[in-house]
Amino acid sequence: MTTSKVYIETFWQIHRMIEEAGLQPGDRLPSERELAERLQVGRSSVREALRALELLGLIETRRGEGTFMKPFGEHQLIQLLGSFILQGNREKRDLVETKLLIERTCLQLACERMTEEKFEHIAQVEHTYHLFFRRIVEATDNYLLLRIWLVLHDFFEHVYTIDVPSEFYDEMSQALQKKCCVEAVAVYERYVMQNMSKDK
Amino acid sequence: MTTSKVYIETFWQIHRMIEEAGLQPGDRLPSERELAERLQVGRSSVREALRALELLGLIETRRGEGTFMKPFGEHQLIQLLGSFILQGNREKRDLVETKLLIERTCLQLACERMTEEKFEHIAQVEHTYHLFFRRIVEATDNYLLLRIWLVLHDFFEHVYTIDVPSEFYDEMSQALQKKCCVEAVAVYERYVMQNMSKDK
DNA sequence: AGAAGTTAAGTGGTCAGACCAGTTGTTGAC
DNA sequence: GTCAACAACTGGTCTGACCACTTAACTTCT
Repeated sequence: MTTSKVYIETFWQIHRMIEEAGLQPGDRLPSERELAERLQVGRSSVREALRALELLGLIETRRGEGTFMKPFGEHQLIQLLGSFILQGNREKRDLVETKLLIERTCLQLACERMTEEKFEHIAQVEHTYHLFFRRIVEATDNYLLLRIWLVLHDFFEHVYTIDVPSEFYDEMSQALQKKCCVEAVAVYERYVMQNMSKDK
Repeated sequence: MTTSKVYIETFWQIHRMIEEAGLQPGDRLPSERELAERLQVGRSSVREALRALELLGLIETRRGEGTFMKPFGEHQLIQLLGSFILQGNREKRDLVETKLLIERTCLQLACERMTEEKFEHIAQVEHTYHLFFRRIVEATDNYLLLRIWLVLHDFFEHVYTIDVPSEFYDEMSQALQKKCCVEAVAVYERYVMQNMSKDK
């Protein structure tokens, strides 16, 4: 009756096992062979289940050492999805546009939530676009947005190089310190968005 | 030197194969045995790679029949991820916020690019949030944004139910027809954003 | 005793071969 | 022409073997 596939079943059993044992990031799972014996299935089925857990970013396997719980939030998902998405020129155009839109949104949000402490954090950082904007996105205090931005930026860097004048960092810092969202967005639009659209 | 794992390598090779052959939803992939021989790897490695593709929602396997391309957008992954990732409230909060921000951004963009034809497309559609907003996001003519939105929305639906009054659709349609971005955003903020933030 | 090198056991990674359980298309009897 | 039986595929699973790598225990030498 239950034509449920073994590796699916195994997937859930391992998942339950993790929960019940209360495994924390860094903890080690039983070896593949032990899991196979304990769950009364073949090792290949265990492996297919583990692949799924790995893809979900729940576990990490280290050859010769074992299988370990991974820290929360490092989802393979978005990375993988991303690599499927980007293929043709059409996609590159979309990538640029999406990145600009999301950065502007993050900037606005970050500006609203900017605290003195966070501002210091940004002001001190080396003036590279990646580091600078990362701090900004982090200031949104939204981890999911950060993940999405990281992926977009990562892909972006493989296609284009970003080059903004040092005035950008200065003026942006000023706007952020004043917590003036409108000005921050204006600076962004002037130095980044216009820059990108003319570079194509 | 390249200790790259075979099943990872195989994963990408199959992915490339799919692209180059231009396989469409419904099309059949070579059998596992044939893939193994053609790529010169063991069948188990092929299977682990296929598991990953399956989890990503790209393919579907039918016992006795074969492996087939799956229609776009049916991510197995999402449902699984939902049960894992969206456990903490922090993650849910981020999800809601991100979805709202991206929808607002899409709405603005779509409004700018709205054509009469596209508007008809939207106006005709059944008044469910998913279908209605999907058309809006499609009107941005940015496939990457659409992908991101689909993922977010899928997640979201597993956690919350969206319920907006029918006035929302009417007023939004009006704003879109007038191509008035400001009004469209205002309608969105009134009916959706405020709604979500009070629901917690 | 302490340090350095060696060995053995354990782990994930991979492969080959076997068998099961379904599907499909062919064949052949009626 | 129909329909049942069969053969040839497909994915699903298990087993056992080997490789590459890590760790820890065990020598051995100084």
